[in-house]
Amino acid sequence: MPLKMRHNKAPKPPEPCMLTECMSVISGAWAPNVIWCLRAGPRRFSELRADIPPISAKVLSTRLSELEGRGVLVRHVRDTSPPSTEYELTDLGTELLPALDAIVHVGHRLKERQAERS
Amino acid sequence: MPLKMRHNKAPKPPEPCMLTECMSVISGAWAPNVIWCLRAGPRRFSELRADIPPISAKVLSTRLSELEGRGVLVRHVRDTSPPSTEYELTDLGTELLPALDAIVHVGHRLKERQAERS
DNA sequence: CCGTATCCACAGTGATACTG
DNA sequence: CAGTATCACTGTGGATACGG
Repeated sequence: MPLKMRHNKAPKPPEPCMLTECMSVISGAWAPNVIWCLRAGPRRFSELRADIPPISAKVLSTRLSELEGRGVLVRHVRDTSPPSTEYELTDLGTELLPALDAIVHVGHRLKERQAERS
Repeated sequence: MPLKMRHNKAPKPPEPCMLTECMSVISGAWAPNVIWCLRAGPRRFSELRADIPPISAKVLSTRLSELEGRGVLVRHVRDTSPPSTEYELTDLGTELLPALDAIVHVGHRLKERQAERS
């Protein structure tokens, strides 16, 4: 049986934790990718899997569920003969796109700069 | 390049992996906080520890080292009688600030919206 | 004051297989 | 097609103690 060594838990949530909490809207493996792949409009489960080859069904499912719970995207179930589901960014989810783009842009330039130095 | 290439896994790194790689500039616990705390100018090790109470010395040290390696910040060692070190954002590191701010802003509004629904 | 060293619990991920 | 169930593994972070 696992021995629980409970120590002091942060009694007060200071500002840094607030930032961390807000950043968690894009937390989890492939979360930014999922958001990014929805930038052009609604997309189905299997399409997202194809968009992001390395992702497993389990992780994609988990991530979509989390992002839906956070209000970043919405799920539309179409009750057709072959079951079909569509995921779409909400208005606030869409607002994350420029931010992700900015980070990626800086990331590119950092890599270029590192390549120069080597 | 005389070195042999490895073919163990992913035959070619598709676009989604590129995005993930770029996003990794802000990866690691408290990394966004560290960047954020440097927004107003240089800051010392112990100051950063005080800014972000829950962070441990080990993690702060690791994170600063990683961020320096990525070119996000620079380290200045002052050889004074009490040893002193200052960390400062580079120009590219500074460019991350608006992006972090945007994400945090959306995060806030997502939380507000969730509060309304409950 | 500014870190590094060591240990370890655990969340998170990935692979595989299975179901409605 | 669109997911869940199970399980094994490992990176990461936290605590603590020590060193330059």
